[in-house]
Amino acid sequence: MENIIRNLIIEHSNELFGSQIEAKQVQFQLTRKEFEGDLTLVVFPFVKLLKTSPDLAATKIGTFLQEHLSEIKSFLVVQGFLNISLTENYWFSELKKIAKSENFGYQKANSKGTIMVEYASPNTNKPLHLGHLRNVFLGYSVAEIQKANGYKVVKTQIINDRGIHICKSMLAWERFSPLNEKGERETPENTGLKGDKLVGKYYVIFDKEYNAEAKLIIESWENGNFDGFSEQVKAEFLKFEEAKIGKTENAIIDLSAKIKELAKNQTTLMRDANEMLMKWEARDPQIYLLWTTMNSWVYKGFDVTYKTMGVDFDKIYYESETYLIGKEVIEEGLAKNVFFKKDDGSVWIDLTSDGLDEKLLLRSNGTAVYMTQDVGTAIDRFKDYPDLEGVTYTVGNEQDYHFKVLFLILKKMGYSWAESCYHLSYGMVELRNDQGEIGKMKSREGTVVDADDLMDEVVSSAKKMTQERGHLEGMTEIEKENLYRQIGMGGLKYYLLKVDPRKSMAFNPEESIELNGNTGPFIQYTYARIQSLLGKANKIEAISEVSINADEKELIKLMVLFPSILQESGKENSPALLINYTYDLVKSFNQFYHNVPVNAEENAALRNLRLILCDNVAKIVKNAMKLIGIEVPNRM
RNA sequence: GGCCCCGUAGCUCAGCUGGAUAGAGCAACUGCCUUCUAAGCAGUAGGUCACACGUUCGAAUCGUGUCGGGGUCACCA
Repeated sequence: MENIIRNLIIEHSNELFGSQIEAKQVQFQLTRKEFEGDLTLVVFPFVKLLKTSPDLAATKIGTFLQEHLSEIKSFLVVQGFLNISLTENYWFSELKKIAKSENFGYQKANSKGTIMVEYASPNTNKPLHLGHLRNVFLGYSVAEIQKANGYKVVKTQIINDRGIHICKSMLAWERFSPLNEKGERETPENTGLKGDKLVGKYYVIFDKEYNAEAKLIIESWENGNFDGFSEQVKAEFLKFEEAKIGKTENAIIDLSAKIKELAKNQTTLMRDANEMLMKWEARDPQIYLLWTTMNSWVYKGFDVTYKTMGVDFDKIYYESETYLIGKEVIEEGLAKNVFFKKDDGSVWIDLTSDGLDEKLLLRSNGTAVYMTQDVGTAIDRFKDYPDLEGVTYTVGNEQDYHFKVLFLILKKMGYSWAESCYHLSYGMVELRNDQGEIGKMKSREGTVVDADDLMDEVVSSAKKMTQERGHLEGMTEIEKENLYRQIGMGGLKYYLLKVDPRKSMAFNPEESIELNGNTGPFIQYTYARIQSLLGKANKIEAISEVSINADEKELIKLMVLFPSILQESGKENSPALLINYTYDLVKSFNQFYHNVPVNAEENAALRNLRLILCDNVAKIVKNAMKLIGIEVPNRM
């Protein structure tokens, strides 16, 4: 409707204003609830052209529009705002359009090009935690939203399965795992532990053991004992110690950290881990077998978690397979002089002319760094999917700089598709402690919220609360368990996705399981109420003309907005827009539900219209929540 | 320190391509279940939109500066 009016005004702008106007000068907003009207035209931009008062200008435009458009019932001018009321026929025709389409607001599937959405991409040494939940739910939802907007979407993740950190857990497992009575080391099978948890456990053990070893080394250095260490190490240590003299407390802490770093690199554990990495790169069969085995444990564990999360992937990339591509490309770039080599053999790119720094691409020993593999992975992806129109990387905002550099490198390498790469940069999840203070999650301080544990908790909390107040008569145990899961997971997803993804957010455990107010269960509850209502109703007939009240019109108005909200949330990569919209719709529905009878309405035509409203609100709620990854139950 | 992001009610967040009296939820207080699920609805109270200046008919929204918070500046990933 806005467009029809806008075009009409532009078409007749000479006649109305005596000059040609642009589309953006014609601004609309929904009429605020306290005024009568449906649509509001802001007339201030035209006041100057007409050289008259805002009210007179508005009246002139209003009169003109009413003469030309039959959909306009009336208009009112308030303080320079032209409030337009549309006819009931117009609203009925809109409702009919909504009712006709099963997936109202969705674009035709695969009508647009292919895009790739990367999310999750965990480190194989650490079980998934709260931060991953935001990442995974966000990435999944964005992928689903893009699908609904007509794109063909490839959901992907890159698995960080290579490098020194992997060797750390492998080494710790070989060295520190106790043997059982059969002489076997710990496995997921003989311990019952989830594979990712078991491997994560050994990563922590490595960290502990090698910190302990480093501490002993520092002690012996401090006592002047450098037996077994090179002159170079000794010199470095003494240099740091000397630098401490007369420095501020902070500088001393800094220097101590450097000493610790030096000592860590001298530990036998670190040396052995490095040796293992070399063997891995040389495809040593024994190491490779161990690597494959332990990785398979991790993947099995992650799969369980992803299943609980309700997410999936179409294609998985492994750094162990793409880092070599990256290395080749770096060589290529070196030949093309995009990169340069320093005396020690390390390869860099100079981005100072772009306002950035120099960035390392290959270590002096020729091994790949993070950036190397990301370059390789990107290229691999566009090779696998030649018609790819874009890649969205769902990665936390602490890596903003990394992606800026990555895309710039790809561009400088001459890949035209570099422009279509997009970093969906989301904010941190901060944790609330008992005092209400906000803190960061740190694995070393034990403040990490494990993803599996958290999901278990929200589901069991949903179970408890649903048993207290739910309507569960006649449901089987399986149905009940499924309901608890839907409510618990729905609440968690809603809680993590309702805020703008770009902003950092506070995680409050109590709020995340809340059932009242702006929560997932509130949406689900409303949906269940509608289903209950529809279940008791007669068959729905075609719409016949009746007079509608403000509550009913409000619902149609909100439903009409859904397609543009869906597009916007796709454009912005923001599930939050969809959630906030659904909340508004549901809130309005509950007012409607409270204010007017549906099945008890005696006028058959009106009852039928209200049923149509209920049915379509439910349809939109269900379709919107599906894109968030939230299921809506028929009963709760 | 350089660069990036953020600052709206006690708390968590909407609103930001400039538009009417800045909105929700939670927490507090009040009402409403002999009509369709009270996980609901209605109401009271709560604001110098961090601060200052500027642009404009009009600024929470745009610009500049200040203050406060976070991130990042690794031969880690």
